[in-house]
Amino acid sequence: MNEQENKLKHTETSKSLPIAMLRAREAIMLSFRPVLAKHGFTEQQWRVLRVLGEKGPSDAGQVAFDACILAPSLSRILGKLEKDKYISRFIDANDGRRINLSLTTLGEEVLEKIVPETGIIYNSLQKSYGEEKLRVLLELLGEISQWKGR
Amino acid sequence: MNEQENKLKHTETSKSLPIAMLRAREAIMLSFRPVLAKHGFTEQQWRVLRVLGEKGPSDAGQVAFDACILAPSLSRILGKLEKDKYISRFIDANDGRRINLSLTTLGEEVLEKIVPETGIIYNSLQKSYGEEKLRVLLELLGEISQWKGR
DNA sequence: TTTATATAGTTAATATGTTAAGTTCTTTAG
DNA sequence: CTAAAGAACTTAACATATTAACTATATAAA
Repeated sequence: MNEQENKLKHTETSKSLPIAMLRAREAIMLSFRPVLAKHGFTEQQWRVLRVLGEKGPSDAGQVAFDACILAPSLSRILGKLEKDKYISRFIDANDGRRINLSLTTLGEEVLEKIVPETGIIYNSLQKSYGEEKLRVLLELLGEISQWKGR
Repeated sequence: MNEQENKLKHTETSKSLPIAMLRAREAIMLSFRPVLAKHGFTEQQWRVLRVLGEKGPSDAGQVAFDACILAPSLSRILGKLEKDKYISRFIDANDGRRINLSLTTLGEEVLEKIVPETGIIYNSLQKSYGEEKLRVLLELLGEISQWKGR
């Protein structure tokens, strides 16, 4: 590969990491979204429910980080999830700025109902793609996530 | 790992592929977005310009695929890019439904001005992460993109 | 203690994501 | 040739993404 080609490499969309991640993610979400939609949830709402189910009650900042959702988006999502009674939010006793969140019984119920359905899809992916490859991919993505930029 | 743990594995957000890709992508975009913003572009607008620069004039459907943007979003983005004179769009002579797109001279100029700046960032990532790892990651993501779902 | 600064969330404004419906043009069945 | 079906793009409606400004509380400095 000559100098010119190397300089332009990252401009090729097929070799652009952000676009590659977007494409790959989209291929997967194409299967997941209909399942969530059937139950009336968006992927973001679903991430919030899963995070709360996995780590138990947390404050909004923690959920925002875990679900990879920015604070302004989370605020609106929480408003809807609370209105629909999937979660409850209350001010922290020790820090009046902090909002604690937890699943309601209804929230736990839908979580347990939907998880098996998404599990079927994920298992199918794992089967056709390979468990080891999947492990490597998660590892590599995890390292990218650590990048502090420049 | 027992049966119960295995069943819940994909529910752990740290091992969820869609979330892992989201996180990794965000880590990278955190560095890229300010550069694009400095020039007044969003990442989606930038993807459209890059795709047109890389493959030359294309119809809207092709650009939508290449830039990984859904048609409705692309319509709005094209409206803005055209208004700002970065691209031109005209109806295909052989198929009245199809819209052909191409960069204007101004579009080519901004592309050539910004690409080197993003290149610096990408090279930094490549250096700290490793060229070989990056290649493997792109390969694995490419395979995921092929997945037809189930 | 009073002021300054920082933190956690929310609200606002603009852009994009997502699904459904609508338009216009093409192709195909009859 | 004509009506039906399909394709490419646009518009609409609602949800989320992004950045900035704002509110309330908490902590640190003077």
